Amino acid sequence: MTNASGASPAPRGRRPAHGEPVIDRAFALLTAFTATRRSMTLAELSRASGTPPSTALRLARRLLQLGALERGADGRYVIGLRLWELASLAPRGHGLREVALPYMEDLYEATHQHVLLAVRDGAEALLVERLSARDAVNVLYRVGGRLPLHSTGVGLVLLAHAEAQFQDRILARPLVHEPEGVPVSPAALRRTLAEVRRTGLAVVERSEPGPVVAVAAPVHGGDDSVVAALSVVVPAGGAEPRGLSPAVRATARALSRSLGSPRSAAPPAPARDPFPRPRRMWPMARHRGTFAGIAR
Amino acid sequence: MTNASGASPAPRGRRPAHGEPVIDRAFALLTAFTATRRSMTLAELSRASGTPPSTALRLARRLLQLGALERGADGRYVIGLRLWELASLAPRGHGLREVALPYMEDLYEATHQHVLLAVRDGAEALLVERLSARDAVNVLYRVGGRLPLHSTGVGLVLLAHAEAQFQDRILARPLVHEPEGVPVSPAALRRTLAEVRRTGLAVVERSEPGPVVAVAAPVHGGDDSVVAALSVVVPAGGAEPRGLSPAVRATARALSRSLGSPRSAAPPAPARDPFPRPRRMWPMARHRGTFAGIAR
DNA sequence: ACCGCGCGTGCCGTTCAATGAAATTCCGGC
DNA sequence: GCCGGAATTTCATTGAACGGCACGCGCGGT
Repeated sequence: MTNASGASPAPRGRRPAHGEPVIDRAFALLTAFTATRRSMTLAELSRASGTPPSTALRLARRLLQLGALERGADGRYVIGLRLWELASLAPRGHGLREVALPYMEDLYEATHQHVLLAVRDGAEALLVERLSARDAVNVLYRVGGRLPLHSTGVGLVLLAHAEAQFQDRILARPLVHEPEGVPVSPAALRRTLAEVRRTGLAVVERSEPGPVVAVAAPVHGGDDSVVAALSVVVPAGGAEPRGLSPAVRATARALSRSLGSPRSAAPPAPARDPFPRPRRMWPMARHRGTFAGIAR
Repeated sequence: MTNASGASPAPRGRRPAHGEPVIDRAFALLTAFTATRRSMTLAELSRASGTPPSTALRLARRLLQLGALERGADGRYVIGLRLWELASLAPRGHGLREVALPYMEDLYEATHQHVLLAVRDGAEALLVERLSARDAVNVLYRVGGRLPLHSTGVGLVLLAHAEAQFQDRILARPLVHEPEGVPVSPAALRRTLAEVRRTGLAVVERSEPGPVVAVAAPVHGGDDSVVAALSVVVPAGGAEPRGLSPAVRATARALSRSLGSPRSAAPPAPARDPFPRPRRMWPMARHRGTFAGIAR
């Protein structure tokens, strides 16, 4: 025994592989990156992901090799191009955007302000695409970022058409209008959601960083469920208050048709379906579907 | 011994964990998806990734839990939205696009055909963004897809400004013009690359799916290296042959400036740098940098 | 000059998470 | 009712993953 102090000699590799599976660890490294933290040193990465430096290095190296991470010119780690390439195959992300972009551009021509496209993921909306004029009013949200369901146009549309059970879970929370901080009454929100369903539109005004009005409409997918929300955002008080409604509604419907929605049975344009063909119906058994959990 | 036949009793778990690390396996599952194969059943996933069904299931489940994979309405596996969200933080992917989009739109206004933005990854170019008129001529490439370096406008620009060693490796290969199948002589390509460097532009005509002309220019980054290529694609024989050159060049330069390029020392616009600030120079020791290998 | 700190990295003994063949269940078609 | 393929569970085995420790380096303070 070389160790002088009689206590435990502290053997080399102590606590090996005791907990989380490797993939979770690797993912923890990746998710340590955020919009405000797009590059990190190894030490930052280690701390932010709760991984010991030694392990973080090993994982980071492997991710580097796979192209999931890259190193900037300054040596800091960043999300890799290869991961972006891969992710561009996500049907609900880039896939949806691909189909929607021409329609969004049509809408953009009309308003020359903002056009948004969002899908629901967990208890939030995820901004899939945004077209914005350079001189447009401020928007709070970036593509790839998350929006609250209860205080945005697209969010309300997505929430209004979600399963009742999910809505209840959201309504059970204490909700606050996002930028302003005004509390939302569940009853009022319920009424709003009913109105959104009835009219097929959500109209939201916000004042905080600047007075704007958003008009949003649901986008239906192949099985007629609501898969996304389309919205324009214009400065409040402009000449066109909600004269935009027909345009937004029409564009959302056109996009829905192009996604294979059985609604609006018109026999029109070619409308080749852009998504992989369904083959047989899925049991939906004990596997939690994409939309099932609230957990982010 | 309950086993009647005297031979080896074929114990349960035979060949355990003998080879590839887990992360590589998981990544193999993800990279099994392609543009023409955006959704797969478990069996397909297993076959395409070379992973035994049992293992594929275990990994797929974990990836599902993490949101890297999702299941479509038909139960087939697809790339998940969460992965897309993560990947939207890739500086060379979506990050670059974010900065470039307004400039691309300016260029789009002028031509109303196609505007492309690509970066180099390994021995190919990766299309980061594409703006296209609905009635524009055919383009072969989709956003998130790869283009050959030696027979596209953006590719030539990226190749021309790559390290000499890398160029040599590319030139050593037998090269063929992409859609047409015409072989490229290394000498001619070298001459072309020199011309691209001299003029700061690449002009490429192709006839195959339709006669078009591409005019591409380099985009410089913070350290003045070429980080991307910007290009317009218009039908050949149109009124504007290469009258587009000044516009493309000017737009590329404006974008470069906005990326912090020290070139064109104008003291102009605010030009807040959109990328994380470098802190100290990086040794570049034995770690292969992002651009080092040709391997994809 | 000296010291201390933190970061990136290599080392290595320990051990549990990962593994995949086989068995089982589930479905759809015939 | 029976067959074939897919999805899923089981389980004995073991090497891939783990993380504490130590080293070297660059930087800032004194």
